[in-house]
Amino acid sequence: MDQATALFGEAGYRGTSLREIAARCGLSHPGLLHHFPTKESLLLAVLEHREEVDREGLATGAGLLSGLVDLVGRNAERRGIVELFTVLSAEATAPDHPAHGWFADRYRRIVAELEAAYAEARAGGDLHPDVEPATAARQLVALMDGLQIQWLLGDPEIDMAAAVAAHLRQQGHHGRTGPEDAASDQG
Amino acid sequence: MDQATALFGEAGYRGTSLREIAARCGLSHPGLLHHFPTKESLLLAVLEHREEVDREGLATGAGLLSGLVDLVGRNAERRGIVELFTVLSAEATAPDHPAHGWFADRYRRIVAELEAAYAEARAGGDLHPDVEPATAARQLVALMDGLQIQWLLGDPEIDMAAAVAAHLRQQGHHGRTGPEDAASDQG
DNA sequence: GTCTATACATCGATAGAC
DNA sequence: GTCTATCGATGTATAGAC
Repeated sequence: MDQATALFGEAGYRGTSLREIAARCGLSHPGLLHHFPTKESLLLAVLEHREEVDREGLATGAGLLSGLVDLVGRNAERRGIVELFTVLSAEATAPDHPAHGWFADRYRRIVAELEAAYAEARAGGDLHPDVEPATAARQLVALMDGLQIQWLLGDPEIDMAAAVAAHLRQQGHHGRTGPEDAASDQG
Repeated sequence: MDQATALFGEAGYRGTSLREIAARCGLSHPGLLHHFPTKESLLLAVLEHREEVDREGLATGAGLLSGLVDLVGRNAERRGIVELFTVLSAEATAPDHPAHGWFADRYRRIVAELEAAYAEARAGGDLHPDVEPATAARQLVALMDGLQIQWLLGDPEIDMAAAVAAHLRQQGHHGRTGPEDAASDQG
């Protein structure tokens, strides 16, 4: 699955062959198909596994916003993972793609979680009052996705985490739980 | 080239065959290869053509920022074009992709133009002073790209233009040339 | 300028031996 | 559980007739 992750990220699902994945694992492609009956099942297994790993240790609620900055920072040292999700989410845009439903569900869930996080932050006074949680959630997801394209495409030195942090700061989010206990959190 | 545009957008470069493009044009695939000697040449011709069409009529300087909101709004009615650039820019992330250099150059140029536009807006007082033009340029490009993924993937009803406009507003950009003549522009 | 025919590689998946 | 061998489909590209 590690090899499949790397290859799906480099060449996409359609551009990767079972033979090449199998070769990197030191077996033949029927050998690979013994463990994953179809290419599609391998793809979904890879996606599920990566999603599970990425989500563990990620904060919920208002802390999710700051937690994402850390996640973006970690991703900047794992090009393969960024490639996987960037290339496949675009490829899965086609309605008949094997992972279309999976990505559609994933985005719905992430946007909903972020909307809740923004709403919680705003209620705690840690957000400009005129920032709409629903809009901000979509904007934040979009910003992260788009930065990954630029990062992968030409300029690995751009600081994705800093750009996301700057965006949150501009929305009036400072990572505190609220103005009333800012002193203790900053200390 | 219209058919190639649609198919490259739906299935990507690797997922599209010359036979299918040719079939939609009512000719055989050698007939198509008579006009474009290789598949790669067809891809680059499609990209150049679309880029040329998209850029005509687009403002320069500080007006570019507001002009992009209109462009995003127009794109919301041309799914094929959005698919083309979203799918191919992610696919071209791979360093050995035929369009990798083309997209890398395109992003460099767009980010540079936007940085100049932001700098001009800030100099005219139409931007929060603490918005860095270089960072803001990358953020704006990323936001537009990311919104397209969400729009394509599951929710064609999200208003990309409104989200971009909200982002610019939050940066303190109001589409005027400067505070001194706001009254005349708003009238 | 467009066709038929074809060369040659590679794809996902299956059959069956071990 | 892994292999060799193979199927049928499809890929880009070329040759040569018209």
